[in-house]
Amino acid sequence: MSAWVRLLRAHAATTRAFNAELLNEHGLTINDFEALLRLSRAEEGRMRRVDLAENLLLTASGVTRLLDGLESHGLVERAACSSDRRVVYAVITEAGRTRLQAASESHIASVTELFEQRFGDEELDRLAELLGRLPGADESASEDCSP
Amino acid sequence: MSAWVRLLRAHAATTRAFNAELLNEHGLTINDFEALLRLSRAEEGRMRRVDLAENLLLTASGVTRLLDGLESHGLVERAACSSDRRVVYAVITEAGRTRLQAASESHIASVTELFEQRFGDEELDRLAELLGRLPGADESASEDCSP
DNA sequence: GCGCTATAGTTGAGAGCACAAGCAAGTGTA
DNA sequence: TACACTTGCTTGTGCTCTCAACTATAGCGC
Repeated sequence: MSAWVRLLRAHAATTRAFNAELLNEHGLTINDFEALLRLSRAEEGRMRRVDLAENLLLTASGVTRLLDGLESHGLVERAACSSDRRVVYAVITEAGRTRLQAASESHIASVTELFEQRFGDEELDRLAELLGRLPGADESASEDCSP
Repeated sequence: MSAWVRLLRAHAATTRAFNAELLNEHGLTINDFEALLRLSRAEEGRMRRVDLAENLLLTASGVTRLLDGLESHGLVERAACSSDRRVVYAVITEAGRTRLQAASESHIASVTELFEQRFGDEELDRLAELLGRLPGADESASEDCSP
């Protein structure tokens, strides 16, 4: 119980700090950043919106609005899927990769600093293992449009 | 880095689940619940809004809106501070305590279940200790209106 | 007393999110 | 072919939160 309260508080406070940093310095929310990050790592820099939603723990509508914003700034664009006309890919653009690169440098530095300041390697592993048991913590791969 | 991603994902997913449960079964958001909980534990069931904000990791305006809602449902009421007329206490009402009691039973049961299913006593202590090192994780006491 | 700054709280505007409803396209069954 | 069901996505609505601007009170130095 107490652990959960700690997690909640720590997460809220830390996320807010990261979010503010990303927003002020690069004009990205933490979900914008995560979306660009996942797209950049996906095959051909593109993902189905459903998969992106699942990755970001957002609903489908949340992703629609998120991508609306990224699209209007030219960081992401749409692409059709040849085998399933319901699917609209989100594809990261060159501008998106550039912005991500810039944001990554400061963001990853902050995250790493936060953790490395407070935990040793072994503790970090332990923490990751423990938190990994919580529901929703598992990593999931992105799918192609034709399963 | 991976630990943080896990934490973020796990926290988001779990909080959402708890939130939905509280909202559907008792008409309270997780912050409503936490606010009532803190008020119920505070001396005379009352706190300054500033202190409540700090406890809940909200801004002052967030607390104003949160309490507006609780107040309109009669779960909380206002009280003046005799020694500082700027201060408006939030005081938990009898109805508030009753609602909190009902919500606590199911919420605490869910939280406890979540953790006890996944972690042993020792692991829980370890987790609490590790998470306690993160900024924002420290518990803070509530203040009276005349410091 | 007077000004100055700090603190408690509220309000308006706007962002980000979920939920529910809806449309379009795919799949299964007959 | 006709029908029902599922899936991917978008849109309307409402909630919660922040930030910035504001009022009112308190406390300090003079």
